[in-house]
Amino acid sequence: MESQDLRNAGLKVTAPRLKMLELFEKAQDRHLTAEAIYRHLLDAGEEIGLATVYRALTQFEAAGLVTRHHFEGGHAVFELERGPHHDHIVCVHCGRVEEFYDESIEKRQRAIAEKLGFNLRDHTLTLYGECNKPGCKGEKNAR
Amino acid sequence: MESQDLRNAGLKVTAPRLKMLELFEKAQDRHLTAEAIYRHLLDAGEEIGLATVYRALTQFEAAGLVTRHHFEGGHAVFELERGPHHDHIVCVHCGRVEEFYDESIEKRQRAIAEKLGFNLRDHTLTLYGECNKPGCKGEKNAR
DNA sequence: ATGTATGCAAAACATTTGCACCTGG
DNA sequence: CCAGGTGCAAATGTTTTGCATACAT
Repeated sequence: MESQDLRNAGLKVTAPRLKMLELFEKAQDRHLTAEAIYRHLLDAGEEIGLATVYRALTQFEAAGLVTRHHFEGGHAVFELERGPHHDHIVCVHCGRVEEFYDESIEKRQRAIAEKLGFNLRDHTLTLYGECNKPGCKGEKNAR
Repeated sequence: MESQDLRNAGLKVTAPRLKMLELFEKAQDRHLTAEAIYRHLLDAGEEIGLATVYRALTQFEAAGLVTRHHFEGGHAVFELERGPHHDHIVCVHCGRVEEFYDESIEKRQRAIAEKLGFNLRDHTLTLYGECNKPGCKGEKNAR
């Protein structure tokens, strides 16, 4: 139950927060912008403010419920923190996001950080490429 | 000579552009924000506008002279495109940036993209950690 | 009740753009 | 000379904040 996630994070269980978590659960695309969340909820007839979305996302992130990504494009993208760590590959044409995990890369990262005298805390690895999905080829999201 | 870089890029050789390139060359920190470049040049007595800095950076990037990074923090960071590709490790306390290159990681990335049906175009890998430099330990750049 | 959350509007940033004036080739 | 470049100010887009009201516990 999402209410429990919120309580565990020391946050009050409110309608906007629950709606946001539900949206993350059922959305086809696991990677959402604040604006997208706001619109989806408005369209679904919910009464919510954009500021609330941002505030909740920041709190969710602090609580580890959600991860904030800075892909290209000037806006942050949020993703529900379900399951184990993974990195991303983003289609430069249609914006589609796939996830992957590669233990050998993770291992090398740890070795590199150690060699350079850093105590590794986190990392971001994002690949950018052209996906081969039908209907993609640079139609949507034309930069 | 930097003038030649500009001419090769089809850009006119102007004072602001030369000053910016010079700054990149001599700056101790190879990774600069637009704002930082603007301030440095102003402090050095140059007459320059922030808009010009942004315009030039965008052109430099298009010409491959410079790379734009999106580290954490809401602002872009620019780096002179000298030498071969590399990735970054950033100190979460003092913001210090180190560069590294790891062929086995590069190799794995290519394999992953191929497996997922993407034509790899680019990637970003940034590690975040605590560096062991004297005088760091979270004094400056406290978030 | 009471400390948190919320919505709205205004503010704060980073970045871009319109425009009249300059300038390199 | 004149297309391209520049500075300034205003516009943009995203995210944050102030404040009075509403709600969870």
